[in-house]
Amino acid sequence: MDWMTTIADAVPAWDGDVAKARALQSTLAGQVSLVEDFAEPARIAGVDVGFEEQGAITRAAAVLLDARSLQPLAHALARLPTRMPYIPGLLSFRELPAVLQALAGLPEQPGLVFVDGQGIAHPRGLGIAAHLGVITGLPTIGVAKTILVGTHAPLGEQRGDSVPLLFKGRAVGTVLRSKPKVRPLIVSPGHRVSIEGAARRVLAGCTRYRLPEATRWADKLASRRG
DNA sequence: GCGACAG
DNA sequence: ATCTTGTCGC
Repeated sequence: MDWMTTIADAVPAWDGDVAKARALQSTLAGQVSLVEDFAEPARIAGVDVGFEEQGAITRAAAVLLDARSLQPLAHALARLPTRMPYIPGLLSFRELPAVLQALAGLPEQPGLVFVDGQGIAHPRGLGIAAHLGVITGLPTIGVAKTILVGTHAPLGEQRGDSVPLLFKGRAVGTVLRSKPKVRPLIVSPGHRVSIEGAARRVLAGCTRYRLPEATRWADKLASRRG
């Protein structure tokens, strides 16, 4: 993969320098695009991370699905020694190395990737989904189960109901009810996807469960339950 | 200074 | 995220 050569710069080995990592995020955030410049993909993917050996091993899963049927076609796993602790706001530095390796293991690259976590709904505009998008150049969408930053108005009860997620006076994502009577999903671009497009695609990617099929499969495989 | 804080 | 059984509610 051509983007493999850029990983060292965009996801440097952890050296404990939080300020430096944050500065890099701010720089990369400037490369995020919310413009949808791609054709509707035939293949999508879901990626997620789990841990083994009490956290010593980071295990990433990437699942390729048919965009229309949402049926899984293939998957790849990657296991790497965990190199840094979980630090709110710096999740991507901890998980992306393994995610990139899993993604590279798929038989073909997807036209869109669903990532477990925030996209631009992040303190510096570069959650793990946006970071992955900038590194790979692939369209990505962040699908989180809880809010990292931002506030929102009360949400309706029906499937598809949504309200903007606001942060520092501007919309950075969507709080989306993917299914009646369940906690809403926190959806945000990503890369090469608009706020509206991200929410629309996530809703289309959810069938009978709260989470998108792509995310469910990736989660299952990363947590070694699949 | 005091909380909040994706996975 | 992970440690972990049964249990309350739709």
